[in-house]
Amino acid sequence: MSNAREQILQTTCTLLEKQGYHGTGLNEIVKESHAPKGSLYYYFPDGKEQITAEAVLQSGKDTAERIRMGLSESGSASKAVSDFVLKVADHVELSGFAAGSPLTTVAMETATQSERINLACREAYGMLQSAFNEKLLECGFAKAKADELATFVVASIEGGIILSRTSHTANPLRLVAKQLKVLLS
Amino acid sequence: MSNAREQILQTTCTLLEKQGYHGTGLNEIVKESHAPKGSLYYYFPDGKEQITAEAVLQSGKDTAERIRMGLSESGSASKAVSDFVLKVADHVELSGFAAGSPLTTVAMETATQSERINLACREAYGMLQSAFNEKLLECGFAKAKADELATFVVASIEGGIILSRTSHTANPLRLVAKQLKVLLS
DNA sequence: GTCTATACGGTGATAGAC
DNA sequence: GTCTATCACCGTATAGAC
Repeated sequence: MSNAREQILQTTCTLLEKQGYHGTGLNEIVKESHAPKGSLYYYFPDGKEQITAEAVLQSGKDTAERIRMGLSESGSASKAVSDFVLKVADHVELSGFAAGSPLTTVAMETATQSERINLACREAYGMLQSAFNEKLLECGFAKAKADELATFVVASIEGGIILSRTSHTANPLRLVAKQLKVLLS
Repeated sequence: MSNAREQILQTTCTLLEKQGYHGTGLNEIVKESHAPKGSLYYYFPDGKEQITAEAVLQSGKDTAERIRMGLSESGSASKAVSDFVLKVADHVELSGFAAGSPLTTVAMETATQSERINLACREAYGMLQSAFNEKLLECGFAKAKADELATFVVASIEGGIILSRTSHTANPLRLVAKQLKVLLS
């Protein structure tokens, strides 16, 4: 895969993360990614919708990978999940509360506006849930229980990100870490 | 307060709920609210930022009120919160997953972009947390514990809304209701 | 208070040269 | 593959009549 194409996707992820779909312009993406402007519609003939959908999928894949990495560091599901959420808290804090999940905003903005992007978001969230799910299964949770808990874990992390970004404090996310630790133990 | 002004705010709430800040235009607000276009900048001299900030506050106030209403129907905090979340699930489902919280999207979009709107979102979330907090205190939770739980309740509801809107199923929210019921009992 | 008209920048997108 | 020029459109915001 070409370098310019990859650069565009990565930059789009970053911009979506802090500005959302409607807040991010193609010109901005080109400028920020230092990619040749002419190549935008060459690599992404379907325009903004395609770029966003692919960026969302990319981001889902990357995040799921990071979750798996993080979770493998601890044996118990309880500590593993909690530690991961604390890492997210650090990330959000270090970015000056500009970052969070690239999915959250985009998912909300496009849920009923673009089917293509919506499907990408759905798939991306599925990847995150699967990553948590696997860990829970490994740790002995029954299948149905693991499914439910994985969904709840993702939900409360997303909510924690929202509250932390809004309040400009990592406290809500750290609190989510604490509650999930209790819940999973 | 004038009728046009109120109409504009209410319409803005609805549009923000499904489209977010950058996805909602002033022309759209005027058209949808059937308010005289000329009065937009008469009532809101600071433009879009002011309209949004006021709509967010309005929405926070209304939602907090609805939370209090809902919570007062049941005695135990556990059942009260759970029932409220189930109502939210119905609301999201009935709207065809177009609606959710007017705050979520706006809060994420503007966290580091508009101080005025960010402060409004912060205050609005504070109102929601307070509503839950009061109920928890009434039900005998210690102050520190009630604070933590209220934050976690709001976070997981917000996350549930995101997942439900994205997946076009009310399941995530219903699952949040179930988990919170256990957590608070 | 409300209306119409308009300024002006930025948006996504396309065409055609190279 | 990439560049430049250009398109039509929509965004917010303002001016001035009534």
